[in-house]
Amino acid sequence: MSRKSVRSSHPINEILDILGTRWTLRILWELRDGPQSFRALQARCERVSPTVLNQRLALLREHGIVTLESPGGYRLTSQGRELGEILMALSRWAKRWSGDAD
Amino acid sequence: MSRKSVRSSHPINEILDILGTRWTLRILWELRDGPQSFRALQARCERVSPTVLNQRLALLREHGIVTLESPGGYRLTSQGRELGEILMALSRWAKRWSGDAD
DNA sequence: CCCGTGTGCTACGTATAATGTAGCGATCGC
DNA sequence: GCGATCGCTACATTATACGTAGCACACGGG
Repeated sequence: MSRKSVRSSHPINEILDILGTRWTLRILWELRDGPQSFRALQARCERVSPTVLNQRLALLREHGIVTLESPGGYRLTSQGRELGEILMALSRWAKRWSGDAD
Repeated sequence: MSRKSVRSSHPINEILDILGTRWTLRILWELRDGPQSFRALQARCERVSPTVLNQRLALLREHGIVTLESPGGYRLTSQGRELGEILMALSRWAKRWSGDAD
């Protein structure tokens, strides 16, 4: 559950690899306001296929960012919630960025 | 140069789309400590093809996150640097995360 | 004048990853 | 038993990225 292969010397490279694949960031974002079922997540990420959704969730679970619990479904772990805070900062930035550049 | 199509109601969705494609996060990360030439960037992102690198840089330039200047090469704009700060927070988180989970 | 080196960038064939649709086994309420 | 939902998978199609080679341009000697 918590074992992972270290393919990069700096952890940032690993997390960049994980977050830099399609849908991963989006999934975390959708998970930010409470637990979601697989199918709810699928509905929120409008064009994601169940195959990739499952792949991403499996990866995020492997790395201890997300867990699956019998009632409620998928949810962020404490580490995942910290990551969610960073996404909130990203959201605030995006708002300013959108205002400036648009 | 600064015009962009709004395909999502919330800016976070757009930035999630942009950052959630392969290499984009990594490119921004490599740009964080100073301007880089196209080829230097290519060397730092070890397996990126020039095709995608150019696509990503073009997209980031379109959105005013990165600029290309005659001496020095590619560099972050002021908005890009703000985004870089968020990546630094991500890096700090990654360090803790790696320490806990590994 | 030509040559080597560096720049940003493109073409094109091949490999990989994501999509869309259908459906599985399990669980729950009726 | 029936229908609705759950997480998840199979498989054929399509989009995306890769890898290599090379273009056009600029600069700085010899």
